[in-house]
Amino acid sequence: MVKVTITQVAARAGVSIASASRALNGGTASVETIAKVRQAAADLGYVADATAQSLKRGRTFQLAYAVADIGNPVYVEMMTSIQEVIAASGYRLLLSSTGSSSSSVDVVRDLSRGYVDGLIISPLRVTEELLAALAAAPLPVVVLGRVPDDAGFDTVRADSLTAMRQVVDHLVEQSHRDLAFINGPIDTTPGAFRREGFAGALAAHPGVHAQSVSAADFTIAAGYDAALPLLRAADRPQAIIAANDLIGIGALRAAEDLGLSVPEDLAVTGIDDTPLASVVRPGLTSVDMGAADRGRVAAELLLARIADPQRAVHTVAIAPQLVVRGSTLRSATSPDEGEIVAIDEERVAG
Amino acid sequence: MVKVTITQVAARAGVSIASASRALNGGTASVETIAKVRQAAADLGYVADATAQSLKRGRTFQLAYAVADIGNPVYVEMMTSIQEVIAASGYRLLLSSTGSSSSSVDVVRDLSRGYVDGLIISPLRVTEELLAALAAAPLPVVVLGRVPDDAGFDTVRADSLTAMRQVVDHLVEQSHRDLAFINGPIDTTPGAFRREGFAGALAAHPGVHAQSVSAADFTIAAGYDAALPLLRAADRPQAIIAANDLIGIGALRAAEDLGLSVPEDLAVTGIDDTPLASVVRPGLTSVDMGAADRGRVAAELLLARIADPQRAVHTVAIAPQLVVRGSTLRSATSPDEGEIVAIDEERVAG
DNA sequence: ATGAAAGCGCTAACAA
DNA sequence: TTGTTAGCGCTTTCAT
Repeated sequence: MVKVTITQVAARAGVSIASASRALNGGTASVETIAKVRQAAADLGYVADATAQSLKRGRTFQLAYAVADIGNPVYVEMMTSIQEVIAASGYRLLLSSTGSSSSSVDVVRDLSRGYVDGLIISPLRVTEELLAALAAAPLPVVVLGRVPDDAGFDTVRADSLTAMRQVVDHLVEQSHRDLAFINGPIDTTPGAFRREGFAGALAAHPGVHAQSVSAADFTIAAGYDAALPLLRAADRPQAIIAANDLIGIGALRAAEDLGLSVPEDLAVTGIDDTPLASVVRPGLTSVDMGAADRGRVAAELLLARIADPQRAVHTVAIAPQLVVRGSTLRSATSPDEGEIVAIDEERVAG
Repeated sequence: MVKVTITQVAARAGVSIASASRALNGGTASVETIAKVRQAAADLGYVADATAQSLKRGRTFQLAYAVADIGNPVYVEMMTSIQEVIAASGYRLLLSSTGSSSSSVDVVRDLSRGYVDGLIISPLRVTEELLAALAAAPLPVVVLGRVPDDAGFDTVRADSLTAMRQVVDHLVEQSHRDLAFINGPIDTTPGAFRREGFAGALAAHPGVHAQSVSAADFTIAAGYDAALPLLRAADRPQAIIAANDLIGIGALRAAEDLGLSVPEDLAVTGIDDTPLASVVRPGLTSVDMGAADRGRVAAELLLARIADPQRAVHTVAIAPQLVVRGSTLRSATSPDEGEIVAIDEERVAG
């Protein structure tokens, strides 16, 4: 199939290319012209070249989603809902994996080449350098995660502090008084906030003893490696609080290998409520951080900002929802999916 | 940050825009000019506009991956390796989710608008209509999955026939003589070939009794629903062969709810060897269909075809590898990751 | 309502 | 080696 341009359509319809363009795009044109052009376009199988349109209109109708580890189910879930929202508005989704190879700063710089109209980014680490690159980027940016309040970006974030409080409260309610927190790397945004959340939650329960370690990564393998020494120690904790589901599953495996029963000998919790949490046995008590909603809201914020670059900066927090399963409760109950409570703070754009 | 064009760079360097372009792209230019232009570009923070380059060069350096259900871990795995391969060659990845909303035919038609240089598609159903649309598309296409031999596309496929033979042989070896196959929808490509594979595998074992049912979908829930009546029946099978891991996990859950022990009362197998298979307990015996390799090879084929549109059509089959786990074996062993055997058939392009 | 022509930002002939 | 110019395919003034 050979490339057919608007010039050929115009020629076949016997009109100028300007008229052809107007006829196809709903400009001023007589019904007669419209009919002729439509017919010619159909005959030739014409479809307008997206690149030429982009150059002329100054918009690509492409948006990028930048994420470090697309292997993590949480990010897949976000990506899926982002895709749904933007496709409905005629946008295409470009995946910018900021894998180990290139730094996210490079990715942001590359985005300045104008092939996308906006960016949604889930940074694992929010560095000054990244913030500077984002601020310098000549396109709308929505950050999925925590940034300083004065950064000036539309932001959607989970609420790690509340999430940690929910799991700690739940475990204390189950009479656990000796907790261990397996965090991910603390130089990451989730790591930092989950650590802060754990400390805060603990403060509300003076009688509770707790220790904290960091897994090398937010993965099953790293969770396993971190859990093993904890569970072998003489002062084995009664409950393990993992910074995410993958680490939590690693802890479940470690307990299994040591012959410990969950939840009888040990309670375990995760965070994210990924599909994995409901698939393992016992089911992993976790906190639904609203990944799908976060993705959806991020996409909506980006589209709104593109439509109106001057609008006020929005920060949306998605409320977490504890989901109790067998890993913390002998008679596991699965509460209904809780409704999402969104706190929408508006501030005037800097 | 305001948009800076090559014209401004040229002006600042005191040369023509042609010289600026040449200096930046490695054309003929004096060292002096190159230095001046580089400096000017750096001062201004110039980055070449990708859209204008695309229009001029006739290449976008974007490739699309079209897939129906990105929620399935198999497709995520493929996407990840595709992304890795093409990013190394300077290409960007566009995700074309052919969700329930739009038919894959519409997606292919949209791709003709010229915003990508090529397409990798994982069609769930290979219809005449789809093949016609793909053939008509004015861009290189690689199909992940089975297509008629004369379709003329570069193709990477798994080998469902061998995979089914591997699980059936394995179960028969374990002395199971009464099997049940839970397929996915048989009007899908995987469904059709796994059915064929099961029939073929069965033919090699005359004494074995078997029944087949179809789940409504390749999901855990559908697998559960399909397994329940099978396991409740008087002639309950000794082993369930699921068409993929998700269905297999649904079967595990059904067995659990009916108080059946796996593998003592019932053996279960999956296909795809997704991360889920090694996370459930007992571990799900499955077949590694080489998703990552299929994605990688597909990307390589596409890049090769873009580089040389006249090259011979390639069909690559990735050899499956049985991975035995606890769901079929009392003393589960985890064999090493098997090497990939690729059968590369070459035919002259039609 | 229509056509001629400019121009989005860039690269590549072609001349000089 | 460098500058001038055409043109990728399209949309959009500006005349008519």
